[in-house]
Amino acid sequence: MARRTAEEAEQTKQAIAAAAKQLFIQQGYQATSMEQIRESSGMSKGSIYYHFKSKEQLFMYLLELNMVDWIFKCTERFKLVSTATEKLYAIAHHFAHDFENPLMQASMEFSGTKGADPEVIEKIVEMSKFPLPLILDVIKEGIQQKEFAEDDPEKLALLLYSVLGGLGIIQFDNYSLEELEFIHRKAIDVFLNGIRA
Amino acid sequence: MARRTAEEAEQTKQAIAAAAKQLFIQQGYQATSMEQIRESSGMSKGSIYYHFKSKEQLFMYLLELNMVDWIFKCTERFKLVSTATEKLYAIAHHFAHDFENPLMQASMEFSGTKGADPEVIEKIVEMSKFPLPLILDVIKEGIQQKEFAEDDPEKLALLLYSVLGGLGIIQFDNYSLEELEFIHRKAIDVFLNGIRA
DNA sequence: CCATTATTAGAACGATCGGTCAGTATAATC
DNA sequence: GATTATACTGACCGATCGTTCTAATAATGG
Repeated sequence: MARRTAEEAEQTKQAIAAAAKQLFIQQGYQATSMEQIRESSGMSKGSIYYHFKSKEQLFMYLLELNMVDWIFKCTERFKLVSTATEKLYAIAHHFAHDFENPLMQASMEFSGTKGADPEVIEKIVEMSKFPLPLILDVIKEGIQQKEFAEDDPEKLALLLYSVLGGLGIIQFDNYSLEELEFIHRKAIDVFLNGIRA
Repeated sequence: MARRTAEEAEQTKQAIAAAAKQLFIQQGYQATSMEQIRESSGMSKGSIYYHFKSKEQLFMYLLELNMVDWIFKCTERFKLVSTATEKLYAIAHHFAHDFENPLMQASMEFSGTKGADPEVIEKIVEMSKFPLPLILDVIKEGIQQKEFAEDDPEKLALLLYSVLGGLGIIQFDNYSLEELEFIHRKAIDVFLNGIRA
């Protein structure tokens, strides 16, 4: 079997991408082999390399997809609320719920890969910070609206990003989703309390 | 050349450990090869495997050493201050300054390693949380001394641990040590402000 | 001073890695 | 219906992985 329709080919590509994504999230970048992706996706080695020119590029593809999806969902949520405070809770909720986000972990690990294209590394490092501008905007808005006390928005944004990122990275094997979400809300509670006007 | 004195042998072991530590921190666990450790330490493959029975065990050895050192330094600092608030600043300072701590990153990545001994994985996951009890104690003390508002100490400890861990993990390529320390202090400021009695 | 043992060196191992390639089959094009 | 471009297969590649093994040598105990 070969030469599917363009539509079917796209399905193949997405099957590979989906399998790869799951494995990268579960095991990290380096621990995931192309052989595993082949097995999990049910496609052949050749097919993978037909759609993606390298493991690096496959990973990049996933990161980009993940990023635009994340930002889209977040801005959608923003439309439902009005205050900066509510927006921060929305972001936290997003961090807690988004299973897809753990790609962040994999992308931090990626930097260490030997022989990796420096250009790709820099691009990935840059991309892993994508939620920062969003957070920054909300904090600026909060300060302007007098919801939050006057302070350096850049530093506060970095702080909140670290909290949420840290919460996502720390191993929570024995926590339920509810507890997890609770902790994320708690994080915002404390943070808000700390910067309130 | 072979058969050094016991003292010289220990030096060899420590040279290997030191080289490995640096590489694990810089590149992560999987990206660091035994060949690199051999080259960097200047010792031979045989020598490495004489002192450490596997890459896993070498990594474990470093983690344990790092942990006791961290705790020791921290409790030493605690003796110089009195309030829980001051202790939190001390912990933050420790997180910011301790270059050695980035082993945490490597230990989180380790979990994904294929074929890794599950027993070792669990042990490492457990070990990576070592600062938690310390933080928990301080927070309990702070609540008891009425420095902090009444709250669930477990959750607050997890929160602070995530903040500091997150700050340590996020890529700060373009930040100086001073800025880094500043941000860590700022984190405690906001956190303290958020939980103050 | 001899036998033993601790410590090193480095060649070699099988396994697995990411990646390539010649070949095939079919949809699309004309 | 012949031709061409596309989608895919699976065997295969050299490199590198963690690890093992044998041999050499120097310190140690008798």
